[in-house]
Amino acid sequence: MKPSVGIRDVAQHAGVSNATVSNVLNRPDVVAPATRQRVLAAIDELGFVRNESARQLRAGRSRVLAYVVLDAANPFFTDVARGVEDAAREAGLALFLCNSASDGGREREYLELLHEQRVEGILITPVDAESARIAERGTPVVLVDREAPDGARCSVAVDDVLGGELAVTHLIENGHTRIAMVGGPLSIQQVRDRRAGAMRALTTAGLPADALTFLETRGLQVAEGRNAGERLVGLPASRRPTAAFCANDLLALGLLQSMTQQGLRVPDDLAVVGYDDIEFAAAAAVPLTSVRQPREQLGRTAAQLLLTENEPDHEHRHVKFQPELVVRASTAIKRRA
Amino acid sequence: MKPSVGIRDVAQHAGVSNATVSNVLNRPDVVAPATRQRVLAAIDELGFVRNESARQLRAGRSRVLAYVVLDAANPFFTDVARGVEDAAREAGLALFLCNSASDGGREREYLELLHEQRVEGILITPVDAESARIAERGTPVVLVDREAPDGARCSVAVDDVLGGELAVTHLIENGHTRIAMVGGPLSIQQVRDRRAGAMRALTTAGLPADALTFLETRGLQVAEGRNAGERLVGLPASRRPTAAFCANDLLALGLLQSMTQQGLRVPDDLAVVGYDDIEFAAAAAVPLTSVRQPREQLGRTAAQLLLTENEPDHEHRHVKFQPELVVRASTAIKRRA
DNA sequence: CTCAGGCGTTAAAACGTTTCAACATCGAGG
DNA sequence: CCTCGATGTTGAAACGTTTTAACGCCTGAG
Repeated sequence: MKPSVGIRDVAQHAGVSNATVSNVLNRPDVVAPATRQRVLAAIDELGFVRNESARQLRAGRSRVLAYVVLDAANPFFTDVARGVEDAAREAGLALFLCNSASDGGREREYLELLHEQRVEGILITPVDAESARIAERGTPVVLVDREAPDGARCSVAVDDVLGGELAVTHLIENGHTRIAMVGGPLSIQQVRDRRAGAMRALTTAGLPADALTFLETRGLQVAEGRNAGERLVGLPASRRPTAAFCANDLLALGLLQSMTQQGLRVPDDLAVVGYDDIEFAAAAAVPLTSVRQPREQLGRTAAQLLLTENEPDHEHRHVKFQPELVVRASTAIKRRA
Repeated sequence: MKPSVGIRDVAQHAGVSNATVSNVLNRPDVVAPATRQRVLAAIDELGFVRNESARQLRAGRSRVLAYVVLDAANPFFTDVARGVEDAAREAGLALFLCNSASDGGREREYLELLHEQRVEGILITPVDAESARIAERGTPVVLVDREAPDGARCSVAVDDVLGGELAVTHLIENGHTRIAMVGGPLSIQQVRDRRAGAMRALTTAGLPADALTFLETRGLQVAEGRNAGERLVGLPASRRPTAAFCANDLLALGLLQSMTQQGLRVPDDLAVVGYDDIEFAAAAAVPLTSVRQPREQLGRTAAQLLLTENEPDHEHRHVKFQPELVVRASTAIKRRA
């Protein structure tokens, strides 16, 4: 079952030394064509598979990047991951995806494992600010979609404050003065930033701070959005917001679903803005107005930054992209004030 | 930067031998409490991180499972992955996700890499029948959502023929006699099976085989669905199908979007059935009738099967689940014959 | 006082690669 | 005929861990 054929078995079978086999594997040009053929034949015959652990132990490096993602079920992150993978492949590296599922413990376990595996580098969208402060352990780390709290490492992010501002400004321009923001938990930096942006929009428009009701959720999944929808509908009509800004599209989709189920119309009874502009946003029950982020580019840039980490004169960089509002039916103006 | 502190450095720093350090790491109970404390302190002080490559080289095993997924952007697979991960964690293993993105070359590369890494086991939803026949290389492999062509390895699947039959039977019962099936490429076993099921439904209902028009797509993504929608609308109204069965929900969502854009109504002008019942199906523009598969359970079972692989008296098993039709608005009967 | 046995620790041998310096072999140039 | 350089191949050391068998020490029983 596991005779575990090694490089020396191949060598013996081909009548050469193990060094030669290694050469065939790593510098094919340096070995005579005849010998090379013989060795390749032996490899094939014995079904030899190079042992990466040994190779890596010797070499100290590992041809693999890893991306520890916050929620693999969120299409936003899979799009970012695609960008990462493209860049990694161009550099001849493979990508392992790890799903922390917003669980700090899980995240820590994966980080530990990846450090032990001596992967070339780690990209991470951390669960919370605490985990963003991961100790330097020799493996380069780049933060994705999150700013490094202390500037101690590279990061690639999108201006979430601006994003929140864009969304809420749009709602205000559409005449809304009672707005809900749905999102949470507040331990997530992005949620805080997007809320800050929302507040800034209020201020700029001269609205009081209590024009924004914050509905905190326990997570950023569809189910939480449905949940929030029920809470929203439960409010007395006089105090109920006429628009909702959701911290991401999954929440917005859940909210939408919940509205429909409860017989409320979007955008007439409640206008909705999402965040991320995932592919499903445009295909939703009511096509969703959303704040678009450059997903693939986010990932791609992060990977490129990571690859510069072990250049001798490396300085940590912080790239920040601009979000963009995409208006669709979920905020169309149909109301007659 | 990379002093690469090893177990012997720790040993020296703590005034013990490296064997003792290893014991502290692997069998803490066997070493005297006082020594243990001293060693742990040294580990902390030096920032020692165990080198998994060396460990693995020695041990021959690797505490990691991998799942090579067909399309990480498809929520169906991320749900399956969640099931896999849960089962893996219960067994004390971590999970690495690899995205083949329906690309045979990429898939081969990942498989090669994973073999070289000597992962404990590989789960894979293969790109096509060809790649399902991956040679045995010492690492156990289990097929997910696909049947082993030659029974040479374990597999966990769902009865796709039955699924196709359920979907099309439902459409026929709703009075449709010109039905399109959207999906492809036909190199994908599931697409073939689901079409076979559709044909069976026709036969059972006594309809001619040409009641089903097969619209082949180049892939199973949303964009391909939109594309198919345009082709569908391009047909002369007299020959245009009144219902469409899509090989997965992404296609169905794209189709839906395309219909709406072109001013056709669902289900009135075209009834639509999807496949997989992903979370977004229920939140779609028109909530989608779909064929539900036990996603998490699929993954969980596959992982459990994988873990039995190296039991001495192991026999390959083939688990097959039953799909289930979930009826929603996209196939509601509103037409007056 | 001796000895058996338990306990904690250790030296040394693996694991399968890569790499480096050294070594043959051979043809060409002196 | 000898030397030289080029070309191809090799033996052995190293990478950082785990593990096995042996070791020294101490205690308590005889």
